Amino acid sequence: MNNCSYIKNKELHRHDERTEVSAHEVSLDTLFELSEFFKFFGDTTRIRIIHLMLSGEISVNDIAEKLNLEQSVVSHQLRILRTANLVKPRRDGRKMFYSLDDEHIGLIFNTGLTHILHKKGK
Amino acid sequence: MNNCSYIKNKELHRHDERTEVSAHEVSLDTLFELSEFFKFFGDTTRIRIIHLMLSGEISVNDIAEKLNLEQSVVSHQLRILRTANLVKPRRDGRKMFYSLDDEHIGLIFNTGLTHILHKKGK
DNA sequence: TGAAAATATGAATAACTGTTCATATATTAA
DNA sequence: TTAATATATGAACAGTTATTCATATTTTCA
Repeated sequence: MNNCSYIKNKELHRHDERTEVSAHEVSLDTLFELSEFFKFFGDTTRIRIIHLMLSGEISVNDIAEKLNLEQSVVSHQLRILRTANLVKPRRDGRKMFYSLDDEHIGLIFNTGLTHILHKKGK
Repeated sequence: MNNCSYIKNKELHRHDERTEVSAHEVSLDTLFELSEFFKFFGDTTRIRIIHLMLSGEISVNDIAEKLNLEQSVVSHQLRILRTANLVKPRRDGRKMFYSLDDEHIGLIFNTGLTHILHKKGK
């Protein structure tokens, strides 16, 4: 199946139910969206792309070269990140520059990174 | 394929390479582990289980009842979370109680939740 | 010991996901 | 317009994942 299911799922699972037991009153819908959100961070290619963007805007080809990935792989993943509003595009001539769309993205990345490094004992 | 691949992958992808371009000197290995870590949060069932545990220790059957899931679904997911050291088990008679193993888990959950709620404009 | 309760596990399956390859689109420059 | 460059997209495929169902294990209690 193609990558559009990232969006498709979001619609299919949407509903109004709420979790009966919840210390913080988080709706089932919100919990679903939260898991969908974390999915974007749950892939090596996307995490590496996000990591690159922590240093700022970067073009598609530059990502592909620096990460040693095929251009289409990068484009496909950027499409997923763009659709989810995690990154935003800017055109400059025939190049496209992408950057992180939300200040939270870097925060979440670093929170997870802190955990990993802590586990490793560094 | 069975759920053991969560552990299997971790071994297969381990290596010493480092990303050449990196503002924060994060190794390719660490970036891979980071994406594997976020994967645990990228499933509705696991997120709901983690959410329940924010309120403290809980038994397998209580999870299944409160989330309206089959017992084996909960056990399978708990096995994944336990293997990844995200939750820890405690036996009391014939019941097993599970709780979050690391203070970071709640932090990451809430950081993501803040993002989702912010996006929703609440 | 035997039955019941609580949990864990294995195999099978359906659905999802990332990559690959080929090709399309868009922009610039000659 | 044509060629070249940069990026996007679609279809197919292989690998992965969550769930289901059946069964095994562990512990308690009669």
